[in-house]
Amino acid sequence: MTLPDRPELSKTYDPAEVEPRLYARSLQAGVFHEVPDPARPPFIISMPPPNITGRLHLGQASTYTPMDVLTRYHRMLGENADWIPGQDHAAIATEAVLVRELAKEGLTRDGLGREKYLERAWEWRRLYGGAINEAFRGLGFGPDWDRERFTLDPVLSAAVVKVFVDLYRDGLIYRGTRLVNWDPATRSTLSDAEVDDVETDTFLWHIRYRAEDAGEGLVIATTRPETYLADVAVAVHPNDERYRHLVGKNVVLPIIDRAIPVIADDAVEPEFGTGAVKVTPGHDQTDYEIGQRHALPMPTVIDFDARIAAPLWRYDETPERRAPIDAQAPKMEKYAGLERFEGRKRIVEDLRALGALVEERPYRSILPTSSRPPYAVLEPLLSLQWFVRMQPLAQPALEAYRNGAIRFVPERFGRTYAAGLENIRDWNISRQIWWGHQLPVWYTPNDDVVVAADEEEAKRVARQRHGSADLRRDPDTLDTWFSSGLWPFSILGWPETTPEMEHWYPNQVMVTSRDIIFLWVSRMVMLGERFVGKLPFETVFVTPLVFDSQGRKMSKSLGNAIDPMTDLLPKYGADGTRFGILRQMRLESQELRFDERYCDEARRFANKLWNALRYAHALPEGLPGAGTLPARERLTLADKWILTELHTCVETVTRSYERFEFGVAADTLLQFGWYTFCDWYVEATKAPGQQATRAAVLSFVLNAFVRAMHPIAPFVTEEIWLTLPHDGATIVTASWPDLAELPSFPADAATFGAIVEKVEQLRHARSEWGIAPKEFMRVEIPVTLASERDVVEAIATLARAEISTYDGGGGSVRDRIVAVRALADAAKLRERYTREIVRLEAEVARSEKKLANEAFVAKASPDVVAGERAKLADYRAELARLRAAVDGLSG
RNA sequence: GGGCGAUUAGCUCAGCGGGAGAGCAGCUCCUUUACACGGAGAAGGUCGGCGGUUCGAAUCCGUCAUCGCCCA
Repeated sequence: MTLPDRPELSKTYDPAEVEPRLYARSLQAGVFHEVPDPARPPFIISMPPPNITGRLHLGQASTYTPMDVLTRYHRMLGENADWIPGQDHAAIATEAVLVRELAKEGLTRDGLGREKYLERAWEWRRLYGGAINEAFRGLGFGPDWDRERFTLDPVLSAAVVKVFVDLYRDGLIYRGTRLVNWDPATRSTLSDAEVDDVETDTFLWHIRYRAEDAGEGLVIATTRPETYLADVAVAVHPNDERYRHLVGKNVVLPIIDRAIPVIADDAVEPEFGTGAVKVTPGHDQTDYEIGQRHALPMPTVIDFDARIAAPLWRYDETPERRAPIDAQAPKMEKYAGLERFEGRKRIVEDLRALGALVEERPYRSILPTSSRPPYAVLEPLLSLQWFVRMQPLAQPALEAYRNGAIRFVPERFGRTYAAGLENIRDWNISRQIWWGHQLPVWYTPNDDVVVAADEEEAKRVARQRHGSADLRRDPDTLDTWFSSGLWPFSILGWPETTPEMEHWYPNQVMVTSRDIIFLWVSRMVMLGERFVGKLPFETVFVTPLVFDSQGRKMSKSLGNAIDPMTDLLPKYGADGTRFGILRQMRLESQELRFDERYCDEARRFANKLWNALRYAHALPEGLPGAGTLPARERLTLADKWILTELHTCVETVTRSYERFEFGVAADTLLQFGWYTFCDWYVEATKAPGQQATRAAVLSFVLNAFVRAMHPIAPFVTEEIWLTLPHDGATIVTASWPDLAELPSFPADAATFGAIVEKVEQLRHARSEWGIAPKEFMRVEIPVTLASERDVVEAIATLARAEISTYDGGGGSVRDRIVAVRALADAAKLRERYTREIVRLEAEVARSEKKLANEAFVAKASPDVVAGERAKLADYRAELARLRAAVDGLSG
């Protein structure tokens, strides 16, 4: 046990001084590091790996803070708790940063070459990749830094290769030509999840396609006139009477004079535009599906640079079907090489000149746009890529949710998860980016595909099949989410059987935000289930998204983004920032409208507690040893009250952590710490009769309270704890307050509650009558209360009252407390009593009416009826006292 | 179009079947040896509208309105 000397404590608490000092102390002591210990229950959280390019934003602060809280809480419970940190190589984001850097030096990626480029990438990571970890340390996060992982680490890369090879072997990874989301700016594909639909003002162009037999033909409506060069049909709805006569006939594309069929397909909305739409399977998802249903050819006329091109065939297509389209290529030549939007302008002009443009009307359209810098408008185009067949993986993941093996908090996010899995499409995993896991895929000169764990094995296979080891490796890398999908087990050393895997997999909880439930969570479940044979976690806790106080998303462009590092930490410290964020976190709400005032309140709260500590240390009697409580019979009423309140507080906080109700936990701590403890108990200990026990009780309560608050505000709690008598070296590894060791005295606590109520009334009267705070007010108590020393002293101290007695008062102690009265001149008293009488009469009337209602008495629960009767009795008694008091006033 | 949230005091939010609450802002008073980063007190609300269920609705159900998020 440590019993510090009476310390010198500064008058105000200074987070800027305390926090870095205590964080360094924790690192020094190695308290965040754990090894697997089968003797204790495991509690493990995999930190969602932030991008190496990332800088901490408020949304992350609100997602990561609960992880730190949970880990610290479970560590205090004595569990084998570890929080494993790490980073994601973030292929697209890093590539964007690097390309920008290179451009400053007049270099390009391709000019530099793969090897040199990757050297630069690693160099960049070494220099700048740690920014977010710095931010985490600033917020006081205590993950197990010794176990930090990176998605490109050798062990994690080995896991990636194994998963790829196995999925390929099992037929779940295939290579094929599909319509993909092409980002012309980064010259790479993107997954569906990285596509944002952005509303944009554009036009809906109505264009006439004449009939082949010289009839009128029809007018199609389109937002993308430039792709008409790759049209292979016009589609109408099967029930659309306007066009029924044309179905099966041909119409002719203007300018290039190519004939295409009119087909009927359910996918067409008759109300959209003219009800007739051009079908361009090479450049539109819906059209692609129509093209497949109708076995249409699929030419591409926009290339990887987003420029108009002569028809390209990226799809196996017969020469007969290609020929008619290729034959028109010379007529397209004048557009070839134009950037797609420039091409659009030219084509629209030409159509207008030709009289084929019927109408051009303003229209609000949705453009598929990259969610990654530089946020280019994407081009859907056919491309030969690698895919994961998702259906067979999704089925068990869906089953795990349906049979309750995996649960979401709040529950409704399970439906988000399930909906995503039910409508799953194959996942394009190849990226034309260099920074990442290169596909373990090689090609022979005649394009035979060899998938192997490494080059040696690939060569062996090639020799076996072809007698030659002449191979070139696929230059593409894997989608970043492929490696992060393995995160909860690759960081534990999988596929090796490590002690970490044995003890810490599955994880107990995954904490994340809802925008990546489908993108990330479902993939971890699918891959964990398939490769480890166990789901990666039992519970998914979904944190709310953060908005500004007007409910707008925080963004740099709006200028409403809050940077925790520069905007919050310097002002409120890590404790204030964390506490303020958690305070606003409500389980059922899906948004958190961030309001800094909560952080400010938390900062002041820390100062308040600090000063309560100073008060305790300043007591002449000194603080006794840790955990020492006076014998029960020596405890005062106020002592019993605060101990009971502490018991309830710890009970609520414990329950809240268990249920992920961080806002409730923070509320409860603030309420107890400030209002209950500082405003009432500390004041009560200034009564003369309190002195024998107060030091011990103050010390005991503070010690337990700061432990309960430690997971949320690690620094101020540790600083306070260290100056109190305590067991152990650091609060980080101290034990969670044990409810069995926190006594509770409900009856005595209720009596003190009556005192609090009475004192509030007296203060109200004091204020009303203009009695200065300095002056003692005169208070009369029933003579029968005089023997209750604790009560009388508490009232005298808390109300700053001079007590005299009057003859009367029976009943319970609480009744006698109610009968305490303030003394003032008759007029003032009469006014006050009369007002109170009016209020009580209204209450009595309300209550009587309720009880007179037979339906209420018959149908409401007995507890409620009894409660109502008790209230009525109280009102009546109080009313009688007041009436008697008024009668007794002179005049 | 489908799904999910939100709407309570000027602001940010609790409460989610039995007497409308907190913090902040604004108001009044107070430097009493823990704290002015404080204390005490008062004021402020037909709990979005309309129906329904119930003895009883801010709370449950329906509907409308407004705002927001996700999916297509």
